Amino acid sequence: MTQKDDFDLREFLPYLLNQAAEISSQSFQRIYKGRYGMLRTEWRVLFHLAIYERMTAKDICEKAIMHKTKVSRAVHRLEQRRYLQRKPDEKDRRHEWLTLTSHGRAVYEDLHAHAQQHDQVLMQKLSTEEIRVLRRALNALSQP
Amino acid sequence: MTQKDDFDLREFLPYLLNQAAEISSQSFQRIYKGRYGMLRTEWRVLFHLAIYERMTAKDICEKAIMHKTKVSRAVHRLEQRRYLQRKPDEKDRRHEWLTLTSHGRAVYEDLHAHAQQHDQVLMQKLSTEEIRVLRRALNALSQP
DNA sequence: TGGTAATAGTTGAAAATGTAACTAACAACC
DNA sequence: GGTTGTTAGTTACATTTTCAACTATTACCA
Repeated sequence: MTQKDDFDLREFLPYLLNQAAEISSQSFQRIYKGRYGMLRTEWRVLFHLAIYERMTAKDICEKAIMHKTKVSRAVHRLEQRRYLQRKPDEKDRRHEWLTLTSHGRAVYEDLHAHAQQHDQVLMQKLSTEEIRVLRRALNALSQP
Repeated sequence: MTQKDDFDLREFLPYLLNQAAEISSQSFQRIYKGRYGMLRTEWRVLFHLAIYERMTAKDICEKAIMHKTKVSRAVHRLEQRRYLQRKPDEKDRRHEWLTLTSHGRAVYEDLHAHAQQHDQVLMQKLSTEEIRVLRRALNALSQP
């Protein structure tokens, strides 16, 4: 099993990004899955609602770049667990405003603390300068 | 929908990595899915075999950080399409050595060219220095 | 040598995701 | 005012992935 081709997978960005995303997600997954039995789609929705406070499913789709069916199902499950509430818009009843319940917010607070901690660990592998550039680069690549 | 919390998702590495990985993968997906009806797991296995030439499924699991059932199924489908061959190890018949057929290699060559091109497009969003740091950082984060 | 443990890989059922078709509400235009 | 088009969100079905149990083979060790 020795490398032959001149093409190095470790140079191919989609591959590299996936690899890094996969590994860094796995350790965080243990936290939200272990503590609350949540899925990746669910903590993403939860975090968005915590940060933006009041969004429609559509807003979340756009911000989080998630398909509307994913969001719909995540919202449904978060609602079942009483992490969030829906309120139809008075003026346009196609829209539903989503907000976290105090219970949902408490869950967020807890996961948020773990997320920060998790990020610290990841960042220990990098220098301050690298982190700065990495964030900038990832944000640039995230613009479709 | 205004940001409230001091915590910014765009600073949280697992989130950022996922976002960037997702978006950069989607455009590449159109290529391998459109041209060969392949899945992400499949091109990953194909590329590994092209580059390392001769691996067991186990090797691929480790290099690509994929679960063995994913690899098993990807190998199965690649075999069905005659992209690869299996040969049981003479000494230890639990192992199977996997190699690409010439057909599989041709598919790789084609996808490889597109991958390079795709990478070029992605990299246009970044400076040379950013690319260098990004690769280094991603490789560092990929070490579990 | 025989019995237990470990390893490579597969399979089946359950869970999650993607795709497309659907409902409900509104908009726009004649 | 009624028809047509759009938009937000859900649902049904097909495809993938995950998880756990399984087979087959080798390793270990009394």
